Amino acid sequence: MPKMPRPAKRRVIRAATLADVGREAGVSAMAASAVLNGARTSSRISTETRERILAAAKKLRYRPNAAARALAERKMNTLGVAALFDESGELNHYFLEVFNGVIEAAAHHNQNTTVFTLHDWEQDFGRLNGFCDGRIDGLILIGPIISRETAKHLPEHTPFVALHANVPIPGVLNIESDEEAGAYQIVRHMIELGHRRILHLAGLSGLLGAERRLNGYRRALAEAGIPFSSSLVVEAGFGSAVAKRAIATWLKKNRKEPLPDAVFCATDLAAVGCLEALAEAGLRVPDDISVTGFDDTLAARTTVPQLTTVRQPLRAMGIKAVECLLARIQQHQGKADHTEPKPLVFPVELVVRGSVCDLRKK
Amino acid sequence: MPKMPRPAKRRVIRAATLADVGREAGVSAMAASAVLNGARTSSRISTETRERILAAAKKLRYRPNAAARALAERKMNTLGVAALFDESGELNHYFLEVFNGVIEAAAHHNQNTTVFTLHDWEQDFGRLNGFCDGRIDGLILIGPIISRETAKHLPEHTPFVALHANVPIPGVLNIESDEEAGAYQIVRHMIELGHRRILHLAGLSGLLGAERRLNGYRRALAEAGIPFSSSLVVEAGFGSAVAKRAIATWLKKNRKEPLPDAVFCATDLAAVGCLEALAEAGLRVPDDISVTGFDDTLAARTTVPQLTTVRQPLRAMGIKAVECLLARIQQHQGKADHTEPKPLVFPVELVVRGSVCDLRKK
DNA sequence: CTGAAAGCGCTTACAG
DNA sequence: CTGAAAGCGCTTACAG
Repeated sequence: MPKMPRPAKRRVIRAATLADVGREAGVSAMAASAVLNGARTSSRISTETRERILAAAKKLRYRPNAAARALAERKMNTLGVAALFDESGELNHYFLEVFNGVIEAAAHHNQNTTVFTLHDWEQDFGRLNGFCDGRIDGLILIGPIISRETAKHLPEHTPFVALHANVPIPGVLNIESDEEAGAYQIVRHMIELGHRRILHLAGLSGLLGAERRLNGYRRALAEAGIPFSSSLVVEAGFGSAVAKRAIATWLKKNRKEPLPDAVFCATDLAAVGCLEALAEAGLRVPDDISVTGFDDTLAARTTVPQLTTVRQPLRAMGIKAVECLLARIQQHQGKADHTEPKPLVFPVELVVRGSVCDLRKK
Repeated sequence: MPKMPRPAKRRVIRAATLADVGREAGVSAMAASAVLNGARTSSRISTETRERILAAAKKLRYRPNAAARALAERKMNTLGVAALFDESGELNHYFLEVFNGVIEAAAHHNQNTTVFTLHDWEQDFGRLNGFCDGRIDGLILIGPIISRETAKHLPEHTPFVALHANVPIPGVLNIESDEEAGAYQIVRHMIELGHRRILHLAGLSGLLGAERRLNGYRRALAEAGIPFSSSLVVEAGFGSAVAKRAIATWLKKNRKEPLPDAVFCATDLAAVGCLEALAEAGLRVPDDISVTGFDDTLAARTTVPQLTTVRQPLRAMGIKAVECLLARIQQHQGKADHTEPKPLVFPVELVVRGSVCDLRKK
């Protein structure tokens, strides 16, 4: 029985390779590689040959195969970004701003960016290991919240950089911002406008960022001679839903007490939740009570009134994260002398908008 | 002269390979591959050997090398996402919701996701070609706005899927939503609450989404016997800044005219801009004038009052985009019979919140 | 049930 | 100035 002609299955239009280009131009694949990709050795090719190779590549619509190159170079040219994504999209405002910077810087350095989403840092941390299988050259942790114990079990072979980590991670650079100063400034701003009874809608204690905000708040109070009262600190979190609930509860409980002059919220999102709770309680902002945020994300501008807040240079921090990671990757691949990195602290800035009332005028 | 010992430069801790695992377990690399990665042929390995291989892999902390696998399989297992990112972060609300779905579905199918950002569709479209060099298996275009002419020059060799494309792209599946019905519903809702003079803050004409909203608006008006007036349609765009300016200008120009009962905005973001302009004009929402959004992004919940809007299942659409793309990739790699895809239309839903006044009670 | 071989498309020494 | 060879780590036929 004659052999049946194999049906042409898997009829894929094969993309041109370096060998194809070389053949077309009458040179070796290596020569083609030199002019098309390798910047370093390309000078060795004569102008005439280079032209021919370029023409052939164009004619064949040659595109380098990223996987092959990655394999040969032992480098994927892609950076991973790990962040928390929750269903409600709550934390994404923050992420988005940082991510913008990351994307921009990565593209600038010809790196791809791939995103890994976690639903719970502590729980999903194991999964990070799976990402570090050579598909990325390094990983940026955005706002990781992990215990010191878990921090010890970071994947090896893969350089890390963290941004706003809640706790120093051994051997990992942490990119931070001066949240203490930010909190101090915004609280002082309120005090200067005549506010004295200032509620702090705080983040979870134990988190670096939350602690720093609290410290700044206390420093501003102390400086103005206003006694600190722990009953004016409500621990909620960074999201809007918890913040809303916390404020509503506090208002109900302290119905007999005088209303605070203002609420200093730990994030813009928390301020949004606060705004909602206040609105539902029939309170006007800033006429009846002032509210401030923290971060200066998009949320700060889409509320009415817009939030007086503390601007964190999130985008710039994202850019910096990429640059530091790239440096780490290089030192990881070259000589291994890795010095323990010191945290990098970005300055913050007070942004005055309409959510704080000037009590001196009253 | 005796050969000098080569200095140990590039002292990189090499990750374990399949060969290492095989050696450790006393089997071939192929056997290791079969049990560690290949699901199909793994059944051929005896349980005893399998155990040994698994143990060896664990001991050596083996992780498959993604690049090598990609090269061998001619498949990167990564999906590209192209979207517009502007400095202001305006459009990112929309992107974020879709992206959430994409990320989730991609992870579910063991695909990586890499993000390509554009600043201008028409201008940066050429760059898309560069992305399609084998580093991704397929590409999702989120909200592309391109001319029919440009659409013809899509990169070949790479399957595409579009979401909310402004124009049908030949050979590319478009995932859409029933914006006409959404617009119709929300306008009808306002009419039922007693509104008659309804301003439409529209998107740019020529965009499919903008046209559909306008059509729905007109249909609801027509059905209620309210004459359509082109002077009540203000073409702005989908962002908040342009919307704010457009409304402010309109109010100034039409100072002598009676105030509209309501403003039907083409997006939540536009509604935010509208809210700001209205607030600055001393108008209260919804007491003096009602406002509605479209999309039901986070912005709709962070305004005061919260926006009555039309929910688009953006997350679900993102998930669908991944599934369709994966199917396209498979058919691209297998038999090439590619049928011209029909657009996929998702239903939308009216979401009632506090930004529309019930005029019947007045 | 298991292994030796070839190949994916590129780059990097090494020769000429 | 240019080319032949080896190798990156995996998978997929093909033998046994």
